[in-house]
Amino acid sequence: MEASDIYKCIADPQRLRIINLLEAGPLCVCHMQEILEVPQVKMSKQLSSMKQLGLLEAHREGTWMIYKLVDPVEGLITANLCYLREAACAECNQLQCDLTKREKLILKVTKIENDCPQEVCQQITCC
Amino acid sequence: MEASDIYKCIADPQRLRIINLLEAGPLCVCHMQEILEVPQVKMSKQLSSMKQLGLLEAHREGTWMIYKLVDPVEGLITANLCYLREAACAECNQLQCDLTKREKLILKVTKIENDCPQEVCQQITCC
DNA sequence: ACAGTATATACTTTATTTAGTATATATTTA
DNA sequence: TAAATATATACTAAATAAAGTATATACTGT
Repeated sequence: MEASDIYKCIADPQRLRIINLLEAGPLCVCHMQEILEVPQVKMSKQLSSMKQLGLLEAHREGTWMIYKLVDPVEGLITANLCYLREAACAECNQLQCDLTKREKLILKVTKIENDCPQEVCQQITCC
Repeated sequence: MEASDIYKCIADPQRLRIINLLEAGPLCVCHMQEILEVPQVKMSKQLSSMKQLGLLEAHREGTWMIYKLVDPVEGLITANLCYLREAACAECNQLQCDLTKREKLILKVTKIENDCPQEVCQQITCC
């Protein structure tokens, strides 16, 4: 994968937010949708383009599709997330904010049976 | 300046190469053209878009326009150049290669009187 | 088999970016 | 003031990417 492909990908704030979320752990499409407040089509298309690029992989669990960053995560991605999470700009703040929303959402859905894929809720202490 | 603007900028390999060159010191348009082997219009348009964005600044010396990175250089730019110069991909190799071409070109033009702006040739030991 | 939920795809429209050609401007030198 | 050099801009054409709507697929539970 060339650097320019990665930059082109994260040049879209929405895609950057997705990557930021997934760096914290796998998520299914509908949860990402809820956190980012974005229409289903858009989310699905962005995920599929990033999968195509080789940045993400997905597997099915029931009706959910669970996406995660391909392991090992591209160094360039890691380096930039790391930088942005410390930096101060509107977009950077949003990344932090998204991570918080992610925590809260996972806590919420793990309390409701059958509302969260195993792999997602196993990430946090409650299950 | 938002992160996405910077990523959009360096997502173009050509623009990334320009930034990589300028990080080593100011250069005039025709020298960059020679190093990157790119048509004049394209070079000029890319430079002007990056100036517009606030990444570059320029001043005139005779018929030459000398471009440089705005000081202080955006942290995100520095961090990425730093990463890419160590990394191994086709684009990354080219960055190294460009820096070498730059050295050689400057050495050459400083030997020919009136073929190099003061500010450019003063960067290297020979003048 | 049927209804419901989650996700993906096809197709169309719209917007954005890039490339190319021609021409203009600024400066220097003769 | 004319010619030469370096650079920029206007305008057009072509390519790419994004957004939206409708529809399809995959799976679960009844």
